[in-house]
Amino acid sequence: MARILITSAIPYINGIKHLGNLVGSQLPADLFARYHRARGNEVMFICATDEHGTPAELAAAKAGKPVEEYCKEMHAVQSELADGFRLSFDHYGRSSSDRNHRLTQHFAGKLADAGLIEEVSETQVYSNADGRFLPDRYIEGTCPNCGSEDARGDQCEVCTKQLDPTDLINPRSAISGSTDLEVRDTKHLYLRQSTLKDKLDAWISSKTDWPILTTSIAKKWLHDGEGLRDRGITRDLDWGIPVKRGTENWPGMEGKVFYVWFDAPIEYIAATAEWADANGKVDADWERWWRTDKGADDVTYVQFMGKDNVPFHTLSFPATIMGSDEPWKLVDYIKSFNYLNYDGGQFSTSKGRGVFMDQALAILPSDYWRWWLLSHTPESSDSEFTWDDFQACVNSDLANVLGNFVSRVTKFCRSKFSEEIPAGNDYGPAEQAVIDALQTRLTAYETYMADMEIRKAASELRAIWSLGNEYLQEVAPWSVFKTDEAAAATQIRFALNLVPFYAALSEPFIPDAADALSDAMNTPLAWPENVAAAVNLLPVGHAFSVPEITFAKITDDARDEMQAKFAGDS
RNA sequence: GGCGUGGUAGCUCAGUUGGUUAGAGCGUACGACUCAUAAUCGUGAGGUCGAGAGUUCAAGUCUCUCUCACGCCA
Repeated sequence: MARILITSAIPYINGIKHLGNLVGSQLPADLFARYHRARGNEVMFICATDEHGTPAELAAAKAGKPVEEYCKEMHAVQSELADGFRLSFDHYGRSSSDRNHRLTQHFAGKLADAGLIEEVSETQVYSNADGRFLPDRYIEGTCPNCGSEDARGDQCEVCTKQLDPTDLINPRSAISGSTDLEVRDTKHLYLRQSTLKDKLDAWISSKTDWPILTTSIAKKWLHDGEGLRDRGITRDLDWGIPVKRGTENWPGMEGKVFYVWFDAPIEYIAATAEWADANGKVDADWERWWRTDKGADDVTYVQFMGKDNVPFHTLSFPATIMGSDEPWKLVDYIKSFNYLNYDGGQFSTSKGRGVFMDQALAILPSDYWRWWLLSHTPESSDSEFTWDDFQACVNSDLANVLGNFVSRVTKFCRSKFSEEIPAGNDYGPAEQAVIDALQTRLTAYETYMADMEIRKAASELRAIWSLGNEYLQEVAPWSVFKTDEAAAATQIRFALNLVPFYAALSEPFIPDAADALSDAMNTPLAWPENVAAAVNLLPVGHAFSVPEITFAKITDDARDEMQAKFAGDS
C-alpha cells in the first residue's frame, strides 16, 4: 500500500475564492486524493487558510473586526465551502495555529544555526497616522516618470516603471490617505537562499518528469539576471508569527513578525500536526508523513498549485527545508496549473466578475461544477469558462450520457421485469466485446489518474460512460424482449452491473452522484479489480431501486439568467 | 522594456523523441432506434496547424524574424 501526501496551495483568508482559484489547486488535489483512497492507498490530504499579512489586516479593518476574529470567521466560511464542494481534506488548518508558530520559529532557528539568515538594515516608510510601516504597494503618489497620480510604491501601473516608495512625489498612505509619512530605519532577516542556488538548481534539474510549467518558472528565477536572490522573511507588522530563534527571543527583532510567504508553506507541515492534535494522535502519527527519519522515507509527496505559487514551492520552501539540515520530506512532484478565464476575460474579485464558490453552490450541485472544472482543468494552457460550454458539457456528459444511461436501464428493468437483477443467460460475444473495450479504457483511465493527466482522465471516463449506451443501442433489449425475454434479461443484467462500476470510477470526479448511484444499486462503492469481475458484481435477484433524476439539465433560460447575473460591474 | 507561456476544425482543447490521408468532445448535416431526462447510436461535412523564411528526404513538431493574446518582473 503506497503512502501519498498531498497538499493544495493554501488559499488566502481575505474573502471567498472564485472557481479559477478552486480549479487551480484544491479541486485537482481532491481528485487525486480520492483516486488514491479508492485504490486503497494511504492518503494524507492537507490544506489550510493563509491568514497572515497586510491584506488580512486591512480586510479585517474594513469589516470592523479584530483580525483574529475576522480570520476565525473566514476560516469557518472557507471550510464550509470546501465541504460544499466535497473537498476531502484530512485537515483544513490555519496558518495562524500554535503549531505553525512553533514550527516556523523552529525553522528560522535552524536556518540561523546553519548560517543562512542574514540581518539587513534598511529603510521603510512609516505612517504616523496609521501607526504602522507601510508595504511598498500601500504607498501611493505621483509617478516621477509619467506623472500619473496613482502610482504605487512598487510600480506605476500606468507606465509600468518599477519604483521605490521614496521615488514617489507627494507620497500618501493608501490605507488612510495620510501624507504624514516618514522614512525610518528598520532591521530585517533575510533568507540567504542564494547560497543554496546550485543545490536547488541540481534538484530542479533532476525532476525531468515535472510539468514544463513548473520547471520553467523555477529555472527562470534561478537564472534570471543575477540569479536567485535572497528574500526578506520578516515584516514590521503586528499580525503574524513573532520572530523568534527557535524558542529564544531574537535580539533586535522585537515587535516584528515573519513574512507571510515564509510561514505559509510551513503550514503544510503544521497543519498535519494540527490534524494529529484534532484527532487524538501523537506526534509520531504526523511525523511519519514528514520526517524521513521517522517513517516518511516511503511517502510520495505531491503538491498542487497555480502557476503564481510555483516560485515559493520550487525554491523558497525547499530552501527552508534543505537549509534546516533536518530530515524533512521534500516534495516529489509539483503539479501546477495555468489560469481559468471567465467568458473572455479574467475572473475578478474586485469587479465581482465571474462565479465565486458560494454563488456556484447556490446555483447548482457541486458535482456539476466539479465535472466541468476538472474536465477543463487548465493544464497545458489557460482555459476558458463560458456559460454555453458549461451548459453543453454538463447536459451532454452528465445528464444525457451518464444520467440517462442509468435512467433508461433501470426504468426498462422495472417496467419489463422488476426492481431486481433479472436472470437470463450467460454473457455472450456482445458482452465480451464490451468487457474488452471497457478493460482497455479502464487501464488507460487508471494510468491517467495516477499521472495526474486530469483532462485525459475525464475524457476517458466519458468514453467509458458512453460504452454503456453504445452497447444498449447495439443489442436493443427493448426489441429483443418481444421475442426472447431471457436474452433481454441477460442484456439488462449486464447493463445494470455497469451502474455500480460507473459509480466507483466516477467517484473522484462526482462524489455525490456516485453515492446516489451506489445507494440506488444497493451496493457499496468499490474500485473494480477488473471489468470481468465488475459485470458480475450484482447477483441475480439483487434488489435495487430506480434513482431519482441524477442530473437535471440546465435550461437555456437558466443559462442566460446566470450569464447576465455574473457578468460583473464593468 | 526584459522574461515566460500560448496562438491547431464554429467553440473548448489533444497532438509523445520531426515520419504515412492532423485528432477528441461539443455544435452542425443526414440516417438509425424509440427503453430513457425530446435522451441514445451511427455516418458525414468542417483546419494551407498565427505570418514569413530556413534546416531536413520529411515540420503542427527544430532554428530565426515578425505578429497577436495572456502572465510575471520578487
